[in-house]
Amino acid sequence: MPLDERKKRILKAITHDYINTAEPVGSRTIARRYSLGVSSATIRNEMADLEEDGYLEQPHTSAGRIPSDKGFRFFVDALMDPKELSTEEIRQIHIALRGHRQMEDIVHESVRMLAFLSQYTAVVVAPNISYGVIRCLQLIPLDESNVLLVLVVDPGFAHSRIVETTRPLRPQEASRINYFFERKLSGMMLADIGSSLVGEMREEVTDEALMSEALNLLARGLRNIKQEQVYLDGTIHLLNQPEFRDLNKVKVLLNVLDDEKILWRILNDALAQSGRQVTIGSENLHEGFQECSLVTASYELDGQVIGSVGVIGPTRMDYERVVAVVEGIACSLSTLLSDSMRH
Amino acid sequence: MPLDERKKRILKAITHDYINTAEPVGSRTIARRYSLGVSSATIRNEMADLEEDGYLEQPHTSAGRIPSDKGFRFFVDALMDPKELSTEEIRQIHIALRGHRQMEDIVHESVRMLAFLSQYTAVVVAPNISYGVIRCLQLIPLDESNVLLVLVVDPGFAHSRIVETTRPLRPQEASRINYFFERKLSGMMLADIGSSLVGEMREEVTDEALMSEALNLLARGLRNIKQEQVYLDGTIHLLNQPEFRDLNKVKVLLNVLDDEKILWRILNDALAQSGRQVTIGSENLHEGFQECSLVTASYELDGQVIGSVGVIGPTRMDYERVVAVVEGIACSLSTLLSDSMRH
DNA sequence: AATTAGCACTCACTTAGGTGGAGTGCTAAC
DNA sequence: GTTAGCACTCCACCTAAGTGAGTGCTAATT
Repeated sequence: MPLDERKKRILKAITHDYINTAEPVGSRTIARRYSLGVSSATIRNEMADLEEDGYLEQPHTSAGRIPSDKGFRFFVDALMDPKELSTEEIRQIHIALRGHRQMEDIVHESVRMLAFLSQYTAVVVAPNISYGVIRCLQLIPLDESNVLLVLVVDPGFAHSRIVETTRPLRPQEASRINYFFERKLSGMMLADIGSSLVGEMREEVTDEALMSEALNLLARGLRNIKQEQVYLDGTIHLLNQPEFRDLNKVKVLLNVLDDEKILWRILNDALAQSGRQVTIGSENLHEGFQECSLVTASYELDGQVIGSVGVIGPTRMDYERVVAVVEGIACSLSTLLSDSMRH
Repeated sequence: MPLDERKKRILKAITHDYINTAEPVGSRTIARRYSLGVSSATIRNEMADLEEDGYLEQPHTSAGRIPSDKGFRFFVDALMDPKELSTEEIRQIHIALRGHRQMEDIVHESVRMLAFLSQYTAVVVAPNISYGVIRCLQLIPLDESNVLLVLVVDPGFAHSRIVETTRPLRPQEASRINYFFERKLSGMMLADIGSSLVGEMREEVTDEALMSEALNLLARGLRNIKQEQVYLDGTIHLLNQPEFRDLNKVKVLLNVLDDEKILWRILNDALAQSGRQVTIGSENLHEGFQECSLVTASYELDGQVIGSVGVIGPTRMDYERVVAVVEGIACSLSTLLSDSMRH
């Protein structure tokens, strides 16, 4: 049965109060603090109903109620009014992000900003470099046994790796290869460099041994470039949450946050569909994450999802605020990236 | 008055016991666990003397004794026998570090290894890129308004930054500049590129406007390259220490560890002189660090200190082990870097 | 003179019992 | 359907007594 209007208002009030105080909420508190026009006894009856339906739970008899995961879910889906970011905050975000031209810096700044504005722990997954457009790909001979692989990918990636060679690469050879790379590869994506393209390149070139060596170097250099890096910031904010006064919980969580792979998986799970997404408590299947919530949003380039940003906090987090912040940052990232592509 | 032999043995026993148990040590415990050939009453008398001299302190009457900072200092300087790393561990370190050619990776691996082997929090300061030898410095035009600055510095740095130009840089111009850069700059240090050298370069070249733009780009690109980065790992290990069961202490410490600048300053303070160094508790002047100890060692290239590694733990840390680990990593880094230079 | 056994004393830590208060559920009146 | 009133529940906090590890001192022993 769907909740009637009054039950919704009571559930909303309880949720707000619990988010603010982190304490179980009693009927009298609601009656006093929120003017719902009914007495505490009435609220008490409604609360009993809400508990029966699974929206609330009681830590113990004679304590107040707290929203269950189901309660928070309903709050997020149907009750909350996301707070808009202030224009000042939006300005801050733009200023912070606009100052950088390289992806690492942009993402790093984003995650800092996200943690700062939300006051929770923030995560950002950088775009997968494989789906960016190659703008520059060169081999620069350093000495007899080393060359430098230089790679610029739009948007914003500039990487260079030292790669060992089996035989010296002479300058003329390098420039031949670079010219060839530019003709064949610029404008493509790294992901496109499959075996068919490699075969095609092999055929087209006269000096097959040289090209083979070059492709080998390319492959080895690319292997070392991190694909989808996860950036993390604001871990300390977790310690300020009363639910993490227990050191063991903190330890479990920090262990998860320290493991880039797990983090990446969690973020990706949450990003199966694009757009904003909220995962609440037990909805999260990851060990040690059941007492957390995760708010994520994806950012895009040319209508294509290329990465995601997220905030991790206790289930009791301030969803109205966090949703706004997460969406704000994701949106700023999208516009910033598409702007930087256009120029 | 210097300590007699028996007092030393008692102080050493107490320190060992306290390092292992984190509990105040009583006279009977010492008599039982360490066969010093005297009764607990004698030890009691000696302990009273040691307390009087400031080597021990008592949390409260009727508790056991714990070493004071002065006691730990004496232990570190005169009593302890640093444990050697096992050959297996040395092998592990070498394998872990040898696999990498770029400084970021080497340092990252070092700090991981250090945290893993010590089971405390580890810090490594990467070498200052300014004092490495320039092997390659190039400008690569990307489009009308961007060039890529590519910089390879020995040992192990390969950086590239996108820099905005005020006017397009044509390929021929770029290669003239690169040729010039190579002739003038390779083999030098970034730190050497002072105004005198810049002036010299200005004079030598025909197209002054071009060179001026190039130097401008160079300066702007270099400004964005991180100078001496601090790497951190094993923060979680702190939470396993009983002295950090208090969340507030943890928070204070994490705040310090989160601030790269503070960390860098602490590491550098400790590195005024080269070689291994131990800073114990109150010897450390930094806010919130008075309950910690820091073991550092520097690593070198061509007899020149270029960076440092360190371990942060409670004053009660296992100095005998940690000193060995820190020195082991520092030494491995030194040999690895000088090897990679020689080839 | 140094060492040791013995003993009274101290003080944190644990346990149990007692109290207050916030909150509930139920019932009867409105 | 709503509300006032009341008995009941249970946590959180406090206090008091008991426990035990450890000390300092003294007197006896080597």
